[in-house]
Amino acid sequence: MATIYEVSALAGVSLSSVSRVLNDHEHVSKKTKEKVVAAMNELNYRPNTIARSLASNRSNSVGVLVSELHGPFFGAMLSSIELELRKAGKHAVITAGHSDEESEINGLDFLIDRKCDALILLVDAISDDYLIKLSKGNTPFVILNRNISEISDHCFYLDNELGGYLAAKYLIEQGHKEIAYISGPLTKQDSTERLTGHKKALAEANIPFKESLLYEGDYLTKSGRDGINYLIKHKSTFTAVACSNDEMASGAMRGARDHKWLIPEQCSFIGFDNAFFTEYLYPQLTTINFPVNDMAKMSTQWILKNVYKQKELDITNMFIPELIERQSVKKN
Amino acid sequence: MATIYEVSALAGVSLSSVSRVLNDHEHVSKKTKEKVVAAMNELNYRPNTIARSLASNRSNSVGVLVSELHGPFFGAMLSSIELELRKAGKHAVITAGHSDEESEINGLDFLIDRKCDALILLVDAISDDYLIKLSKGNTPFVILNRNISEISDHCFYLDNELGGYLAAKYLIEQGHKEIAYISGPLTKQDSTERLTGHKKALAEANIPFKESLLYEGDYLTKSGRDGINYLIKHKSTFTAVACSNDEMASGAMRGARDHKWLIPEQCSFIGFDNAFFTEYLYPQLTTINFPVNDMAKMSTQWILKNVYKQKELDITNMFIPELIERQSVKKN
DNA sequence: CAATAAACTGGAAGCGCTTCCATATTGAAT
DNA sequence: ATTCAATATGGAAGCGCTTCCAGTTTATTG
Repeated sequence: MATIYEVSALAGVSLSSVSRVLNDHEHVSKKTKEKVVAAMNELNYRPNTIARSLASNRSNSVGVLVSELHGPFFGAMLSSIELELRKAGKHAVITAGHSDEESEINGLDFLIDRKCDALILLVDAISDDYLIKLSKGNTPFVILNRNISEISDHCFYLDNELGGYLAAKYLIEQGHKEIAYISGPLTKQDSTERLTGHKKALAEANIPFKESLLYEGDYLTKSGRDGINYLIKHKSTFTAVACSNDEMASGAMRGARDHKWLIPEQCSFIGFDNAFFTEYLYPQLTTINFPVNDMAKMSTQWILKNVYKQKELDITNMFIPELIERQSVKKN
Repeated sequence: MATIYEVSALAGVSLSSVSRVLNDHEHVSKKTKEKVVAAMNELNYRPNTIARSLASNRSNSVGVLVSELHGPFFGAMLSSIELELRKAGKHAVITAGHSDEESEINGLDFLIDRKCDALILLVDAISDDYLIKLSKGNTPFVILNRNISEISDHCFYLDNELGGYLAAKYLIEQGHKEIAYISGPLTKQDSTERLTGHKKALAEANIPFKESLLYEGDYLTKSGRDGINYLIKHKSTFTAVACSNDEMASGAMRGARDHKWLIPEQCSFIGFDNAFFTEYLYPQLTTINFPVNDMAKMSTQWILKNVYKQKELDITNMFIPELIERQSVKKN
């Protein structure tokens, strides 16, 4: 592997000059630039990124830390982020935190130690305090799908309460009064906010919220099915079930079908997120849209603007959910 | 940020000694080790990984390059790989290639330049020749879901032909004779192999393969739906459709349902991969299992064994698909 | 054409660590 | 005690680059 030194020798210039053309500095004459470029090509020179990072404390890469690497939500988010960064000539370094505080901090340290220029965090186990402290460090970052008021200008999040509200309101408008709710882990901010919105819509319609119609799931498909089984086993009556994400909704439908229920004739279902697969379920799932793409784009643009000084644009931190009406809800 | 230098000063030993305890070298007395550790704690010392990489040409991380970051197949693979590496105390650096040769090579260079100790490649646009040449370089790597005979001991792949064969055979056993096939891109190895297996099963049963029953999709859900529409529009008759992956099968079912077909009464469907969601489709999708987890594990173990000398174990390169019988296929 | 500013170039230090080599210390064996 | 190997430690070079500073060249102006 050729080094900058060999390039400088071949081109007949100094190390500094080679470095300057490498970094597109001003104040390099056209002539030396040409000589250097020619030498680089001849030697098939490739800069050593590690050495550059050590000397400059930069890396031209942004670290992305997610709870999980699989699942439609994380997949879509990762894809969008990576694409947006790639367009801007930056590299994404992705790693996973597994919703476990130690692992998440470990992943965070890894990315910081690798001198990522900035971080995008989609994690839920690390505490607010830790992140607030982190914001005083040297590595700039944004937080996705979470709002920490002390550093809310670094946060990009959905109006989850509105989402939960819209879903419940829609069911109510369709004539449902007995509405079961399968939530995500109630330790997570998004879960509780969605549930709050749900309750708010019920209250507005003077429908009491019944604890017996609530099942706390874990956002995974299986827990939707478990939820339905739980509700049925406890002899709850309901004509619709609202789920805190699409995967649980799909699991819930599967569970209902195991009991020979007709969907949506005997029971309506509504999801949350508008994951790509919802359109391919049967019946097609009515759900709440989570503008994953927009959020991914906005967060990378924040970084391009604030860290790389590339763009000048307006930043929106909160995103608005919307109802996507399909076929899993019936008038009651 | 404290450096090794400050640690050595505080501990009253040399730089080399600090480095030795940092790297768990032999020949360090218990006493100096204790002094150094104490100093590190007191200074809250964190090694600079970049500097270590530069000096040692190692990074304690393995690069993972995938075609896409989303979708159940890639998601599951990434998750398993990351988990396996994490268990072994190694870090995964993930990046995407988007099935585009330039992007893939770009990602590859990125990972190599970052001095990853090894690479895991799940890509399809980079040519065999390029990878063969790469195998003569300094960065060891494995290739997933692809078999290049010149370097087949670096390759981990499914017996795709057997998979295609098993699916078709099962349909035939259930009495189907007119079987449509929705394939992946026929430029991709796995697609053509699966199709070959399909044809083989037909031939064994003396059923002629009809070009008119073949639709070339792209592995995405939508193309399954497009495939069904295409087949219907061209007035093909068939009682079953085999798909080259589960997403297209799900799209195909959706398409069939748009035409008011009953599934599986009027038409049977079989998928490929056994993605997690197939169990939650309605009807539950009969499919071919792709042991994603096993493959991910095996490939990381190859690295642990050959690069990090951690494990000593037998390596299997080819994995065997299996039929998963569920409810989307009916006796004909 | 001199004076001055602007553009360009080279030298050298330094980023934080690893690793080789040489020297010093220890302990076991004679 | 003496010798020799094994073990432990320090010094210093070097990984490949960036960046500051000082010095040199070129262009600009009156």
